[in-house]
Amino acid sequence: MMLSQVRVEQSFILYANCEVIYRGRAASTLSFGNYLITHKNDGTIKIDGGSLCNPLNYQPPGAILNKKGNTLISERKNEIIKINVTNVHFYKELSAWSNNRINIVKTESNLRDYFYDNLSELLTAEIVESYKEFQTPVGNIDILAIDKHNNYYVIEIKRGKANLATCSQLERYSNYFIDIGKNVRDYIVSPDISSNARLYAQENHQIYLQVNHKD
Amino acid sequence: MMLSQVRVEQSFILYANCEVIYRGRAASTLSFGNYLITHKNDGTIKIDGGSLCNPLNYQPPGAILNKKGNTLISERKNEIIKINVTNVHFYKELSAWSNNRINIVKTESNLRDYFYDNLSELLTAEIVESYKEFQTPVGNIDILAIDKHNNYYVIEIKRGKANLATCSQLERYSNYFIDIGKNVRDYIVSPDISSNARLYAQENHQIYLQVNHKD
DNA sequence: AGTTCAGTGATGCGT
DNA sequence: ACGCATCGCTGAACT
Repeated sequence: MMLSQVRVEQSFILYANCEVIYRGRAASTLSFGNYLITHKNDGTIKIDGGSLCNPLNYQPPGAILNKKGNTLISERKNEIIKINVTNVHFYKELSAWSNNRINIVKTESNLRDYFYDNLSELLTAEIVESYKEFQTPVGNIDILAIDKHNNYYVIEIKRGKANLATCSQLERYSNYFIDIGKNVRDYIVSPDISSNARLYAQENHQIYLQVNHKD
Repeated sequence: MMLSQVRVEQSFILYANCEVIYRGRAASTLSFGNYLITHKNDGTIKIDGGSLCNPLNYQPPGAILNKKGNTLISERKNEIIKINVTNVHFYKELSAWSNNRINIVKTESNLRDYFYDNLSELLTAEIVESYKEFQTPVGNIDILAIDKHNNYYVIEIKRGKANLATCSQLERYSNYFIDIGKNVRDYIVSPDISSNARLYAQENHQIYLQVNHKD
């Protein structure tokens, strides 16, 4: 006997006993239990357990959902999720779901702009040239500044705590200018820095400037 | 008149017209609309819009939820979310929500283990000593191997596409051994690599090995 | 508690 | 489409 597949585009929430099988870039299985399934009409589907913020399984926007008997199948490129439902506790379709964007402030770009607008003061140097998001073959530098003695200030900004990866990133940018014969001064600018990163910065002539977000 | 606060520990889903204000590491506002609110009894709360995978606002486990009139307030450390509800479309408490863990395969550690188990063959070298997650002050190296001529193979594994950050990470580990006088050979091992990273690797004597996950 | 790094990262912005 | 960087990243493992 052949079960027919039915395309599901409707947004809904479903609380059900089910198991979930995922195959794609990775692969996973989730054994039977009561989970919350959320489907949005952009194709997003999420399977949430009773704890933790992240879903246990999901598909991002663009996935196609089909129903085949008691099985929900979400497919996207080479990724597939199968949800075998044994008991529906609860099902509700959602209409008029809003798509408003959220407005976030105090991001890294806010901090970068603040620092850029107060460069000479914060670096205690006479800056004659400066750039935001300066492009190089090894990545974009948050702020590049040049003083009247032609010293290059390579500045990496982090909104949160700077770490070893931050130091390495700065080093990559810095080496690019050293290789073309410039005098370089390296700066890490953030509200905080990890102890290992602080040590690494000291040993590699990177200057750490602690700054807070302006309210 | 004083509204009393009532602690809410129950897991629930709520579909409602509301606005959301967040203050904490960053700050955000979300204007009135219909959103899905999910609360778990570990304190997790999520506000989902009608599209995209990630919630518009959230609190991770450990947050405390209180109800004060028509406002839900979730607090955690220095983070606070206020949800002003004007119209409840739908409310349902969830009981017996499962906490099963998911089992994922084809992770980076799977790839690392596969590579580690076939080191001599894959490096075409006579390896006499090898380590997984070798600890250094500048981070843990995925695989460190030493051949009979005392050459150090510093190997960085990525389950997905390697990028410039991967190269810098490898360079940081590599420099640690160079600084203590070792002969070092740098390897990036992944299923794919970005064009910039490939270029950077070539110019910095990093060897790229393309490997796929074993099924 | 702090630090590191992986992630089916997702998401946005650039080319 | 690819490349790249951010994220209130989250979550896990280890010190």
